[in-house]
Amino acid sequence: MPDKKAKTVKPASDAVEILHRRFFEGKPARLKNLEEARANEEIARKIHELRAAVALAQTQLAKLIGTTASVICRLEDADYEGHSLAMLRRIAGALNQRIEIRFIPIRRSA
Amino acid sequence: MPDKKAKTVKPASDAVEILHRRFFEGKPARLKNLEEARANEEIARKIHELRAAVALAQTQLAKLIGTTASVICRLEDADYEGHSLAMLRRIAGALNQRIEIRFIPIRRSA
DNA sequence: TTGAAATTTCGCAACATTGCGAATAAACTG
DNA sequence: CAGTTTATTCGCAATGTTGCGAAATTTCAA
Repeated sequence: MPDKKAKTVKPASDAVEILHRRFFEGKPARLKNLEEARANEEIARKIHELRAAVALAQTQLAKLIGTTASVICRLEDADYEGHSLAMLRRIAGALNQRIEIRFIPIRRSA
Repeated sequence: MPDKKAKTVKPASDAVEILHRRFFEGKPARLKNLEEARANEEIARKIHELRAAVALAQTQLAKLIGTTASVICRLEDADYEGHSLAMLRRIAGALNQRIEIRFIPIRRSA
């Protein structure tokens, strides 16, 4: 490894380390898990609401996307952590919707 | 480097769409695949743009999310069909962003 | 209360995504 | 040009997600 101590220049590696530090210091494991838990819960709720909105039973929605009720039930469980893009798309497709995915900047408040 | 321009894509899009529409008219299954292909392409592009925006090499982003450059490369490949929520979240998290997922009604027919 | 439909939980096989190194190609620097 | 960094491709093991039946629980209407 080349040894650089440049004060004047800012190698890309520095930026990486900074980002890395922000990632792990500014976002403790607990916070991150919390956010993930919330996200999962939100997805579960959206699926449930979507299904409820069209008044389908889990069994019916299951048939629409080619699976079983127990799978739908699992998806609507707020504690389920295995949500996938593939499944969301299948549900959206069956209900004549599409999935939109956006990256949204998080403003780190103080 | 294989064709990976991510600048302007407007010009040819019209003609391409017309051709595809004629070819796939009345064939939902294929249309659906087309939509999926587009969605995948869009995700790949978004990841690439996001990484480019913060001026990170694939290797650097890879380290941020705890993986290798070949994985990032795969994600940025427009033909990759294995995009997952989990990976998108990891990338978003590393870049101080969050993933927003929406179900959006499609108005069919016309 | 009773029965039927709907939902929930569990376990495991099948399938899909990720990890990761190594080799190749391309882009960049001097 | 050679040397360095970056990007791409491939294969396979490891991990994660889905499929699905069966049984337990809840909901609901009669």
